[in-house]
Amino acid sequence: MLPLAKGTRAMQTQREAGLQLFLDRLTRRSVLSRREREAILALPAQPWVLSANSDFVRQGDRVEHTSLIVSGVIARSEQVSNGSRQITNFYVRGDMPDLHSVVQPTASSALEAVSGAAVLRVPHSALRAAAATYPGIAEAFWRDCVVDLMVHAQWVVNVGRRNAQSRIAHLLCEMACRYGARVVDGKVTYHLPVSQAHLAEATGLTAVHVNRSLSALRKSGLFFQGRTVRIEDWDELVRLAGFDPAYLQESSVEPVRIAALGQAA
Amino acid sequence: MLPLAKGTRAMQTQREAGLQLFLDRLTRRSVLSRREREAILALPAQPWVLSANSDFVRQGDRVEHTSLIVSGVIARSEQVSNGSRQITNFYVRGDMPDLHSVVQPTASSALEAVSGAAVLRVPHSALRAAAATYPGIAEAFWRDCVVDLMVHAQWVVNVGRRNAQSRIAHLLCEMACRYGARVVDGKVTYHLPVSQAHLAEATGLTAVHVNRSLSALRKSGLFFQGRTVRIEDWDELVRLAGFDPAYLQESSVEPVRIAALGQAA
DNA sequence: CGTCGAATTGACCCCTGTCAACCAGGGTGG
DNA sequence: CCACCCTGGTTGACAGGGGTCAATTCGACG
Repeated sequence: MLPLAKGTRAMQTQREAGLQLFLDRLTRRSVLSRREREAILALPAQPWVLSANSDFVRQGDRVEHTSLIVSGVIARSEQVSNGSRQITNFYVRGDMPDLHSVVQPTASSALEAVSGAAVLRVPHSALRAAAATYPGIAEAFWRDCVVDLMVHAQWVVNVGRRNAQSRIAHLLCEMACRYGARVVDGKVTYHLPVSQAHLAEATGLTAVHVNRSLSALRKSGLFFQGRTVRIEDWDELVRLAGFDPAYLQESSVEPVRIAALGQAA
Repeated sequence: MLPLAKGTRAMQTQREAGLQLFLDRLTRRSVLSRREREAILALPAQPWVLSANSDFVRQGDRVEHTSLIVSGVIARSEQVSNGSRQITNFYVRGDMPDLHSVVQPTASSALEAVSGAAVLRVPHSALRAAAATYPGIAEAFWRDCVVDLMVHAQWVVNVGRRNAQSRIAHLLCEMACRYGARVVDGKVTYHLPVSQAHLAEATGLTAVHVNRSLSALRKSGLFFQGRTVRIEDWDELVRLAGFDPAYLQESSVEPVRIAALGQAA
């Protein structure tokens, strides 16, 4: 967990690429004016490298920065009194796992880099200034948190009502969509740098049972080996998982915009 | 599910009381100026009565109103392909279960009145106008959705990692807090108009097992009979549930406000 | 080649689900 | 006033999905 050297050219391009990922994510669901888009890309952002399995936000911390993921996977997790942990959501490149802290700075869950990860730290002050100046940005942030909410709701359903195989299948379908993986000829492949133990923490199962379920799923054409997910028959897996991507809100049915467009400050 | 007659005095007082509940909820976590508070109380709101077990928002609906709960309990629920259902959250008086729809109108989960309920329907247009005029209101709405998110995260933990008794205990602790029930001499009592079957759908258990777990919990001083929750030993139940109310964000550690105060439009 | 984390496998059993019957209360209609 | 039903709560018997514990293998890396 260390900041990169400042002012290098590599750092500049990483910052630009990261902010562009974030902007892409926002504009996938929200309408932003040109000046608002520029304001997002102009956010200050400090590159930061997180080592695997490091908690970088702890439950109860009062944070002053958000973290924009450039690469790697970050998990929101919570400790339970009996010693076990539950992962509440995974976040991938372009996501800002703690965007909500802008408005509610006391972290109610921990954030952990499950793989090594590269993030950009963006100070709350800058995000707040952007939100205060451009109502459209505040709205986009709000909407982003709402999508996060809907994903969490689906996770409740997943751990609450599905059996082990379907849970894992559902999770891997969701991550495929969130990575923007493409279905080619009914097959999908993507990289998910997560251990089986993490999969277990995310699905409310034990690592042992995840292992067994994965080998059972292999018969249905789902492979998870070497941190790579390979799906031989996407439609079949979707059926098995009971997966309906609607909650990800990525199908753009004429996006809503509250804030007036045009004469932003 | 029917609107009340218009223009009666009873309707007026119900509207005022309901909006006041909503305002109370918002100001519990957000700072609002006098004009913003007035704007909330001036929202148009149509009283509506929901009969028990009626879905009034269906998955995939594109909604144009939000529902502010005046009395009763409303559940956010989702259907699973194998036929069972999972309740993702309960909402009580003062809550607006679908506030997020202001910014994301396609419902990704259904809303159901689990008891008979009285709500106020507030049109999106009015909420959007208020949010656009007063950035502080938009921010309060955003923050409200964030709290909803944190509650959902806790529910993932609950169904994912706790055993049956702890799950039920945790749920009943949470609802006690959200109802604002008071702990008197270590004891708490409140009314929760929910059947054991609903409890089961909310905890990822079956109705039969909820029944058995409830009778086991009786030995620990937790009683749920006739839709009334009676807790003989709050601290003991909190311990058993592993309950930490921090995620409800009700302890006001100097609330954050982004929008400038004072010269609102 | 040794080490450490992750994946894998086996044996065992307990928590929870399933199925089914039965009971209690309240509303409804005769 | 009682028969009827319907919903919700209660109980029993049984089974199965997933947890637990522990040992073994695999693979990356120094």
